Amino acid sequence: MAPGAAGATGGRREGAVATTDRAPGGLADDRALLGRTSTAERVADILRTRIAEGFFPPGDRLAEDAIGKALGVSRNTLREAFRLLTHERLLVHELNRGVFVRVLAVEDVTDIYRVRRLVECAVVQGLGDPPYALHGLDAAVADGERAAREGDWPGVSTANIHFHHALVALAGSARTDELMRGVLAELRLAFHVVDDPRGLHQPYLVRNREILEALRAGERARAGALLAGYLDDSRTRLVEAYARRVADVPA
Amino acid sequence: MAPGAAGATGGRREGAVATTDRAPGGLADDRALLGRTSTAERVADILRTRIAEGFFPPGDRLAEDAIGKALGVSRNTLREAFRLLTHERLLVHELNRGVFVRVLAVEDVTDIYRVRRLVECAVVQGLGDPPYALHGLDAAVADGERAAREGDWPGVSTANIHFHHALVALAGSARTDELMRGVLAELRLAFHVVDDPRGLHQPYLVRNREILEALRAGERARAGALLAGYLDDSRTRLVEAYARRVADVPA
DNA sequence: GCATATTTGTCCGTATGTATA
DNA sequence: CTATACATACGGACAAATATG
Repeated sequence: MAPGAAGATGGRREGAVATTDRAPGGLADDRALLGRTSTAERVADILRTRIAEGFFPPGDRLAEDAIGKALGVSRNTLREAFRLLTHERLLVHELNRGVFVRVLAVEDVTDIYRVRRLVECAVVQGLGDPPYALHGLDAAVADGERAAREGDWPGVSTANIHFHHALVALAGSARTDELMRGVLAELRLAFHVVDDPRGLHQPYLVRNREILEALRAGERARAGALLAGYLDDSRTRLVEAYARRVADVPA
Repeated sequence: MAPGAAGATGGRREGAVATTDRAPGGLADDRALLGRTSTAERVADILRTRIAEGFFPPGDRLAEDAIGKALGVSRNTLREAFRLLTHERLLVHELNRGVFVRVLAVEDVTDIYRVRRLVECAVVQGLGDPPYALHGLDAAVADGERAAREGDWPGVSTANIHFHHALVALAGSARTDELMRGVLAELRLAFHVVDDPRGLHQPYLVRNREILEALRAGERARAGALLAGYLDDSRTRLVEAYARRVADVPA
């Protein structure tokens, strides 16, 4: 049995999920804070991170019992976490078979770029008058360049994703933000299948910087054109590499 | 007691959820078909419909016991359905208080229109060369006009939503489709609070037709301009009416 | 303010169908 | 075809929070 599983014939149990345990019904130290996290959300956070970093690669099955015992949570709680991630399209649920880390089809990759092209370009075109709040974009470009100097290619990938998320944030729409957060998280699944972070991301460091500088100069149209070119090139490259690799992945 | 609630000490029970009962463990007639649905998903479908048609208005609390008995499903299953709808932003979950039909804040309404403006206009602008596949738009306009003749204002609302969903479908992106399906479902929540379907929808019947005809003539730019004007007017009108009413709704 | 009833939160045990070795 | 493993779903139990008198 998992730690903490003994002695409770019902009611609450202290979870072994996180070191800073804040079980929703336990001793709530920080109840007043916004965003109280449920056990399921914390479990989802853990799994989301594992998936994003490739610890659970696409195609892997996540067994309820094994993970539930490993994290010390009940099946109900774990299934709740699975549902959160399924809704984020990181897991797929097959009835009576369990949940699996999503394996994107090639059409998923093309659809992701269709959304990016539509939304990211629309955001740039819909910007008002300069100057723009480019803090997030600035930081993402700097992070990416620093990671590249250190040879940290997964870090470059993360920074790249941050750049485009920060770009979308310029629209100031919470729903659009959330959409793109999900879409970019899905994109990571494709990166893990291809598994060539340097080849995938290094070419785009300079292009991100060019887009940033165009925006800083207030040249919306040029930024939009650069972005469109970026996305088309990125899509072409990724789809080609992905189509070669995706056949090897099980499930 | 609900029908079917008696006599089962465990295991499966034939649900009273749907007339065409396809309990996952029951006699599966159409097993081969894609998209086998779990009990929770079917329950969610029912509740989603009830919310969309205003049977459960915004602010209403959905009691576990009452609904669970009424639908003949266990609490666990019902809670699973609640979670699905919570992720669709139709319900909100308050710890130890239960789930409620979402009451949109005014900022939610403005954000919904921000997304619509961004996405719908980008779709029109991103259309290729005419002619376009306008079947869905055609049907929606016809449905709306027919419903208006019959004085069926909720029907006009539904047709209106179908029109804009069909418009987005022209982009051919599954993810964009799903985003807008969710956003338009949220918008319905606002309509139910204002509760003046005629005033809200009647003025836009002709404008939908104008947009359709512009697209049929292949005049993308004009269609885009009409759409932008439509959305700005609709937002202004709805936000004004909504701000007056939202204070009256409990929770 | 306090005691009580109701409701939710969490977990367990179990029966049964489905998929796979 | 059988056996095994697992997911689905139900009912029950009790703690904790909220609502009610």
